[in-house]
Amino acid sequence: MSVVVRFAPSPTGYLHIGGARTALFNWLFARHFGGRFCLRIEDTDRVRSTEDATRAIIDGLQWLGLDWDGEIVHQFSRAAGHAAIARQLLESGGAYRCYCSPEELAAMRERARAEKRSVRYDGTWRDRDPATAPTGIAPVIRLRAPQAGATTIRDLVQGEVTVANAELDDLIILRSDGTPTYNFSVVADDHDMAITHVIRGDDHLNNAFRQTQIYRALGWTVPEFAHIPLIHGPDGLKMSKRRGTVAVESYRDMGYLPEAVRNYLMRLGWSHGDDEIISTDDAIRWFDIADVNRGAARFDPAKLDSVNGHYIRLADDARLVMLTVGELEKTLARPLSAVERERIVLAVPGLKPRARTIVELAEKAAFYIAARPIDPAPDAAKLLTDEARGRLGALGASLADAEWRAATIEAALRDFAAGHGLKLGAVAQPLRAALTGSTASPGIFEVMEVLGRDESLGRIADAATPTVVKTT
RNA sequence: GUCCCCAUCGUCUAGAGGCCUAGGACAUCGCCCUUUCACGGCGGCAACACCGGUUCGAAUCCGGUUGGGGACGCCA
Repeated sequence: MSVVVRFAPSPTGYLHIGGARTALFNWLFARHFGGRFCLRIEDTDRVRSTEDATRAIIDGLQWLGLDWDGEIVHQFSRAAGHAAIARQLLESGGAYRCYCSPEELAAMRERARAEKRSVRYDGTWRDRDPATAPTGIAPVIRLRAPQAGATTIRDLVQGEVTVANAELDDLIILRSDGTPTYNFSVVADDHDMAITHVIRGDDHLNNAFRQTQIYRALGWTVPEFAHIPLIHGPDGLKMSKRRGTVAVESYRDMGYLPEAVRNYLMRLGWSHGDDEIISTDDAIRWFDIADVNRGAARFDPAKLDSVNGHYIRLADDARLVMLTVGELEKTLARPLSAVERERIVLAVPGLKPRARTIVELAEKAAFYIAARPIDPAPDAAKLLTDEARGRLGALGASLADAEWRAATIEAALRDFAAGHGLKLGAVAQPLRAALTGSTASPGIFEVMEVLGRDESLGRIADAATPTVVKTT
């Protein structure tokens, strides 16, 4: 049997980080078995579904490299077919009309809660003579669910889970306006699309029982289920807009690499021994839904940073240059000049091991293209004492004729320090302050090579002979 | 409240009855490398929620307690 899975988000917002992981697990599962990974947009909620959200979900999946097979299925376009199936069920007696108003149902729920009973429909219209139906009220269609016995699902992650049918009520499958409800549409679509494995968030575990009852009522084969635990925020609660960052696109904007997000996400709830950095090929080879943990995992931004730093060090320089330039141009709100761009090209290799995100990479690259005179940060300014400034002047002069390569600059600097009876650090730190405006940077000889002779000597001269430039 | 699920270092996890003095990673602390900051290397701190069983032997199996989470819509 060939494997067919699907990712079925509702287009009511961005692609959620938890949804992204659900998609990732589905994708890994499909690729592992050489099966199909389908994308279905559950847009039956006409009020909340938007075109933008659909776009955001597609962008998010593409950014993460999760390619789907075949055409995207839009659930709404199939609603009429679903409704017809529901009406057939009504004809055959597997479902019935219920004339309770939303108000009555709300009151029913309230009563149940007050009496500490489980909250569910009481079956008022289940066996009532349709002749007693009130006129002028459009009924909903409810599934005539079994009342005795129990429903068991064999879940690939959670194991065997059983719930008494008495706990399940007769759920609505068709609204009073004739449109199918979520649980019914899902079953009809999964059946139509020949889905073999339903891999989704833990929050749907309860739905699996009701859906199983629908499958049985329709005489359809129940697919395999795998309910993967939710991702919790650092506070231990289900991740949401209010707690932490949940939109996948935000992670892109914050400077994370898609392969890093993918690696981090797959390790949340799934593992392969002690492996931490896992290539996509290995992940596909190793992925086994049975290895997915049952407990929810907390999202740890610090670990994501670490993984991202790892992938930045691994990344191709040209790609990092492109991303860094893009980030810089975004912050500066202007395109970089050819000279600036060239400096970034030269600077990226040295910056790579120092950044954990692209945003950080751009921040650390900023001094390379800063305009003279450099405005040192407070702790860097402290290094520029009168004595240090004087020395910088002498150093600039001694460097004027040096061959401009990191190695020769280093040799010259060491000679200079030795000649003045100083340790290298005593020369290098003020020099760093002068050139970068900071106390931390890549190796200072490398910085000078990247900056070039004119710019370097210029910045040194600026620091040696300070002029008042601050007007604010 | 009802139902369902879960439970190993702060966090992600390894662990399928003896290999566990419980391993790895992130975070954290210290040292080394070093002109600074990173990277890298070395080392430290740090966990089987609790109580009962089963067994020669339990982190691993069973029951209970406690704690946490999720679901209870004519939303998806």
